[in-house]
Parts: sequence; C-alpha cells; structure tokens
Amino acid sequence: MKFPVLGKSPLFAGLADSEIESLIEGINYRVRFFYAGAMAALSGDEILSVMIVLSGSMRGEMTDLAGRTIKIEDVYPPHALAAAFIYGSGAHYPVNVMANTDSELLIINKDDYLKLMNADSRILNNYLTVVCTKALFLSDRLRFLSFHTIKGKYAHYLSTLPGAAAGRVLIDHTQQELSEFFGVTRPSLARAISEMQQEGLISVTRHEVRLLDLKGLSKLLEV
Amino acid sequence: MKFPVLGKSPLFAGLADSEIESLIEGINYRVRFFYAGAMAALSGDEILSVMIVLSGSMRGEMTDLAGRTIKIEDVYPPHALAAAFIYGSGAHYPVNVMANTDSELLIINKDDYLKLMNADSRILNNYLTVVCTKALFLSDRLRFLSFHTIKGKYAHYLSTLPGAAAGRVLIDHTQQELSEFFGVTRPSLARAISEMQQEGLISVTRHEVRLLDLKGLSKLLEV
DNA sequence: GGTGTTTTGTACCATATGTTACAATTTACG
DNA sequence: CGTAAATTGTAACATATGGTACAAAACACC
Repeated sequence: MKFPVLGKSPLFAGLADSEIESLIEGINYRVRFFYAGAMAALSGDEILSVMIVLSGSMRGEMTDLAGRTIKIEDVYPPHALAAAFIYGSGAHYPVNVMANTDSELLIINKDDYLKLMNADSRILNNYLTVVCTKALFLSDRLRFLSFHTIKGKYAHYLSTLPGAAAGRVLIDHTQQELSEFFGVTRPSLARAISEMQQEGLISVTRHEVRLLDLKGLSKLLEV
Repeated sequence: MKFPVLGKSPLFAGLADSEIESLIEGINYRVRFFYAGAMAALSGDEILSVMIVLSGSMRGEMTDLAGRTIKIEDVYPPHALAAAFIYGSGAHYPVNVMANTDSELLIINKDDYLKLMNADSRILNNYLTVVCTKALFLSDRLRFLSFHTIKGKYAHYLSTLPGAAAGRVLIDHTQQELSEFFGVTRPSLARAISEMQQEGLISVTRHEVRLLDLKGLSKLLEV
C-alpha cells in the first residue's frame, strides 16, 4: 500500500487497502511535498482538485485588508482540504492554505475524482456523506448563532439534549466549554444561568438541569 | 412531459425534458399531494428520500419547548427539501415540513436517486454542485457571524467587495438591507458607519465607500 | 482527610448594541 | 420643478455582554 493513511480517510471508508490502491492507480494523481510555510493554494484560487493531507498538517488562513493573516483551521491526515466546497459553482478556495510543517498532499483532479465516484459507489457514498454531514454541521451551527442572547442560546442548547421534553437533562460539559461553544465569555454564561434560576425557568444541580417553565424558556427562543 | 417544472430544477439542469422524463420513468418514484397544513415530515424523522416541490409551497418550521412553532424557511417549486442534508450520516429532518398551500411533492427514494446519479453524470454533477454550493454559502455566513462587532462585520463586508484592495468599493444595498444581512438594527449600523468615518477609517459618499486606513480596518477583523 | 487544582458564583465597571423617536437628506415620480 | 416616499443621520436611554478580579465550591489525587 502506497498510502496507508488513506485507509482511515472518510473518503475511502469501507474499502480495503488493496482496493484503494488499485483505484488510485487507475487515475491520474500526484503527491506534492510542501516545506513548512509553503503555500498550497491562495484564497480566491479556483479549486481544481481534491487535496488529501498524507503527512504533516496544513493550515487555512485568511488575509485581511492590511495583509495580516488570521488562522481559520488546521487540517490533519487523513482529511481533505475544503472537501465540501470542491464542486460548488465557481468554487474558489475561501482561505490561503499553507503547510504548518513539512507535509505531503495527495492531489487528485476534480474530474478524476468524479471518475472514482462513478467507478465505485462506495466512494460516491462516502463523499456524499462527508459533504452532507458538513452542511448539516454548518446549518446547526448557524441556527445556533441566530439566537442573539445568551439565555436564548442556553435554552436552545438545553432543548437539543435528550430528556428536554421530560424536563430534565444532563450536562457533561463545563461552563468554560459551553461558553466557547456559544461564543461568549464564561462569566456572562454563569450570570445568564444564575438569572434563569432566579426567574424560575430552570433549576441547576451538579450535572443536571431541570426545566421548570417550558413556556418561559420557549419565549427566549423567539426572534 | 409529466413534470415540466423539473426542467427548471437545479438538480436536472442541462437535461432535456425528454431525458428527464425517461430517467424518472426508469426508477421508482411517487407523487404525493398535501392539503394546506398537512405535514410531510417531522423534525427528527430519518431522511429517506429526495422530495422536490412540484406545486404549491412547503414550509420548514421548528417546534420549541412549549410546542409553539417558528418558521424557518419556505421552499417553492422546483426546489428540493433539505437537499444538502439527505446523505449526511444519520440524516434527520432538522425541522417539521408542512404544506403552506395545497402542494405536490415528487418523492424519490434516496437509493433510487443514487442510481440516477450513477446513470447520468450530469445528475451527479448537478447534485454535487447543489450541495457544495450550499456548504459554501453556509460557511460564508458562519464566518460572517463570527465577527462580534458591527464595525467588524462592516469592515469584513467591505473587504469582500471588488475594489477593496484598491481602497474604493461601490455599495448598492441600503443600510436597511445590510443591517438585516448583518443581523443588527439599522440605527446601530448607521452609528457604526458614522463612527468609522469620524475615526478616519472610511469616507462614505452616495454609493461609494473609500477605505482610508486599511491597517485600522484590519484591526476590526481580529478575534 | 488534606491539599492543590479546576470549576463555578459573583461583583464592578466599561462598552456595544438595541429601542424608540424624530429630523435631515436623498430619491422617485408626476 | 415639486411633492411624497424612501433612506439616512442622530439623539437619549435601556439593556446585554465583555473584561477583570476574586472568593466559594467542587473535584482530583495523594
């Protein structure tokens, strides 16, 4: 097996190493090496290929108006860069892609990857799963941020947990983790929770939250 | 042609009506009629099929803790319901789906739609385009909302317009439209713009904004 | 059980934004 | 040009959240 890491890639899930190898060998591909700091793609470049990180790690970063860079995310093996965007209409890289450390990328032309999907329905299924799951994740996150207030976010969060309908949910995250997930500061979240208790909406014990006033909680979800 | 509206669907772009018809006739499908107010799917239901709105219109709505409903979006012909989520891992409807008016849905089983994609690469391409474009849109929106301050959002918005690098961009949206896009109130946006002028960051004329201090603007994009 | 560490509660003040209202300006259209 | 409508600028105040700091409580580990 030339690229053992691919066996763990969600894009090749369910395929034996030998199958992956023969599929890959049937199409055009190339492996490129990037020294730490080298750019693999520039923001705005057209996306022409699937790029899978084989070793090292890549970083997506934006350049702002003054030319400074802001890191967006890291991509580690065996994941692909911008996988969910590749076939978008006029797909362009939304960020600069740069090697964190010395890294290798497996590069497959978009059209060749399409051939792979046509050749093996598992590859097609895998890719569809990856991109749809990403869309679901983004959509969830977006709906979440659409609640303006911390109380609204917390109420919505509680409502997504199992047991919410029964009025009793278990939380196994710290306030610190939740506040980061909500994009707010930890003391502000603590204050919001505290006020919601005083208002009789919930009662919080160690790891359990009881939803006392479902009607009142649902008011927080408006707008 | 049994379903003329499909010719306009992004899922069948590039195919002649006759081709669409013969493809559809080659698989299992059904058309279901929904009276106004009827539910086509419940939030949490597993997504088993592609559902394309042929006539009428459907509404996605959430149910909150107190059982009240919040409208999320409308879907009109010839668009599909939750198209970008269908093949997600453990895909479930994120919302209740209900008919606004008397409506017809073309329902194609997920697996049959997969067969279509395998049978015709244009169908595959179309679907990939739809779902990737959706992911791109969601990702953009999310990045946008990640700027906490109005000034940050406005600076980022300006930076995405053509001409930003040259320091001069044209705006053809009203403050009202922008404020809705940003998720803030109109007076707050006006105040932010006004302050940014006083701070010497930008100068605004009728439809033109000049970026005077790129370094200062980029500071607003931090965090 | 004791002790150091993590987590949570709370307070104070600064700041950003919302809310409401109205005036000023620009645009659309007769 | 003139008038109504739309858009923008601005103000005063209320509120939500951030930032910082520290104490109380819970937890982990010996």
